[in-house]
Amino acid sequence: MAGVECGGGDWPFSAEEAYADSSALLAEIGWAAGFVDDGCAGELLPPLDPHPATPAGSMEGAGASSSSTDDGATREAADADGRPAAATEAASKTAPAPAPGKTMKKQKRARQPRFAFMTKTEIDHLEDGYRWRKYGQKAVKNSPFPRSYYRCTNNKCTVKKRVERSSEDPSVVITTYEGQHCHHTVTFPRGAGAATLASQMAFSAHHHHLMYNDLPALHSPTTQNPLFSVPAMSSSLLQPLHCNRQELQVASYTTQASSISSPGSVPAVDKGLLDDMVPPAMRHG
DNA sequence: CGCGTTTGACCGGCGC
DNA sequence: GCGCCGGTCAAACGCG
Repeated sequence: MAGVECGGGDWPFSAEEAYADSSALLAEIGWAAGFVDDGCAGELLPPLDPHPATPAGSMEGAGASSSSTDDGATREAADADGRPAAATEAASKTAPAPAPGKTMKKQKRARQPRFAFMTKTEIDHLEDGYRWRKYGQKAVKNSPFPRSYYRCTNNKCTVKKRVERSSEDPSVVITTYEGQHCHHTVTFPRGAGAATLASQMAFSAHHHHLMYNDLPALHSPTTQNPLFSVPAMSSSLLQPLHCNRQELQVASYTTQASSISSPGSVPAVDKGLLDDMVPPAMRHG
């Protein structure tokens, strides 16, 4: 039961309102998300093709989760059943039943809220203040880069994320969070630098969030390619977007591994990126 | 020894 | 009905 609650049970809209598939989700990212340079190159990157018609486009590859989104949610039914995924896995391990995971009973579950970030970074797996355990990696069609699947290591938390590189621009990492953390961030065991990056992301997200909420252009899919010509500001400029359908908040930001500053350069953020992106009303705890 | 990653197999949805 | 494909599982492995 805890899984349901902490997994997004408080999400203010139903699964029906969620994106039917993530190709639409990513398509939305495509038309909505632009890039801002990192202030170093002084180059404004073009937004991705809004139309998934691009055969080998990153949107296609990135959005290829499409039909399986439901599937994924379905497979997580066990989590929603009251056990977090990690617990489920642990349980299945302790119980040497023949093919424990293979006989999982199917159960529909409401889709978790998702947040996608497009990151121009050399780092594949961005630290966001939470600890993640990789549970899978898959080659994605039309993309030379594999997609990695991570799950929050907190056994009460069902949050997952997918990380993949854009096939169009290998320097762009698409990170998709699914679910909401029901706990605070852990300490950063993997280095303060990465943690600082996460802090910067969260900090920037928090600031730009409000700013972009008021941009009508962002809310109109008919708007011609709303490239967010925000002047280069910092190495961690973030562009969260509010899509009309709310289920998705998309942000793209630019950073560089080498630009990670020392701890303390950014106001302390004791919550992770996701927490920062989630409106307080949507938060659970 | 504990924890995280790798990797091949499996499952189920969806399109044709 | 079949094949494709994304998502997940879980054993094996690696690392600190």
